Amino acid sequence: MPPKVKTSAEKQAVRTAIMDAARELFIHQGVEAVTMRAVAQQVGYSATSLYLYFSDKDQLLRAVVDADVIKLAQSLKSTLSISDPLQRFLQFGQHYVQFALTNPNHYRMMFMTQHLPCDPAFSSIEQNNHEQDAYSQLIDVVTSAWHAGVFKPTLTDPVLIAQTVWAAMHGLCALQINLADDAWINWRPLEARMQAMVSMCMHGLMKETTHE
Amino acid sequence: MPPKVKTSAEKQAVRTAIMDAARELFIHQGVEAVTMRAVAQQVGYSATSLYLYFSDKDQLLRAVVDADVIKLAQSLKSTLSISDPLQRFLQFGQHYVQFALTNPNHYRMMFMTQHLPCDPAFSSIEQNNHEQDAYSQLIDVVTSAWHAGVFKPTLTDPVLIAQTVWAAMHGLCALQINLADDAWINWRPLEARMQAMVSMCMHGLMKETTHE
DNA sequence: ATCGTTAACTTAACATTGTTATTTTTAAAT
DNA sequence: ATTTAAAAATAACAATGTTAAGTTAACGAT
Repeated sequence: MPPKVKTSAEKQAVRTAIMDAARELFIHQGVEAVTMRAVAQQVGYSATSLYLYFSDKDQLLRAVVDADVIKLAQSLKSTLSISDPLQRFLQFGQHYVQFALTNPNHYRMMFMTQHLPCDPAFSSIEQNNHEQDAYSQLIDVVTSAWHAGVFKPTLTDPVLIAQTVWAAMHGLCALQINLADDAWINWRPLEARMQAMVSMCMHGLMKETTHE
Repeated sequence: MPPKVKTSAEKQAVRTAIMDAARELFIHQGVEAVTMRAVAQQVGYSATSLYLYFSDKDQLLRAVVDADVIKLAQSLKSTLSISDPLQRFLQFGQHYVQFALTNPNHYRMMFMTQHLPCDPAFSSIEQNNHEQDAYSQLIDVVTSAWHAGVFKPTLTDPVLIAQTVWAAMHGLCALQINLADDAWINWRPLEARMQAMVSMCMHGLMKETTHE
């Protein structure tokens, strides 16, 4: 029974309701295991109605991921107010890893599964908006630390530094998320690996005087 | 028309034929996009016949991945004969990254997709066999470099060092494979990122005297 | 008030997938 | 020659993403 004519606000509400249901299921069961029918049931619609709001499952996933990237940015935002550039950088990294490891399925969705590349022209995320764009936060955090002179003088490109640190931290998180339960590997405790990675990055990137 | 009674060698041949066909398709189309029917057609069987050789698609994938891990180990083996422990370590790492980036779909299958954890008890790979087990190669390469005294004296656990370096290199490869085409990120050239990562690892882990 | 019109939704239906049940073929054993 | 069972194919099922075809009811125009 369709109680007709929805304001665009109401339509938006349905959209986000669908996204919330989808995210909930994605997170607990993994993207592939979740069916459109299951999402629909969760949100109280028939399966085909989802297609009135999202053109297909990929687009639904893309929308959820975009929203989560914004959430990540929101979560990281708290560290941006730290005044000391070095401390800000360190806390930013720690928050990132913490987010990844406490929300492994979020993280997997965002950075570890192939999906349509994120096109800034059509994304719901505003690029370079610090409220939404975690990557631009990273670039800024590293750049300001760089201006503060914490990095080795041979390192002249803050963006390259940022991408390197990101890769290192991503590797830590990704292996943990995907292979932590693999009996093949005699994993050292996660805490030890995190500490070792941070230590390697600091010694590898910063001036001697900066650490310890 | 079944030309009956196969020796176990013949059965093994069919098994590997199926695996080869599956790998070929997995690599070019991604694991999810490949159907059992497509694999079967490629190998000249009916779809259901695959189930005489593999209990399901997951097991087929697992078998392909195991075989590829062995191939990775074979590929890395060439570096093990380098006599200088430091050079061996560096070449080993470079080969690993090169393998990952020239075989992105192999790599994705092996380390970037969730699948049944690899149980050493039932794996076709012989753990600690240097011909087959790339992880044990890594541990040995790092351990011998450690014994040669190339690492900072504060680093006392070669396994932890190995897992940290692996994570760093994995992060580099994984981001490249999954997000290289993402217009959101203004990626620095791959070469620059590789060089920056290696440099960070070296400065972060090795004695000052060791590099340059 | 009534009558289309159409937005919002549902039910049917389809093609494709992984997988199982059933049946066919045929080489060997008796 | 007849039986047996391995090796394969065909038929068939349930589940999935998705499209096509209805169905319902709120609104605008008369």
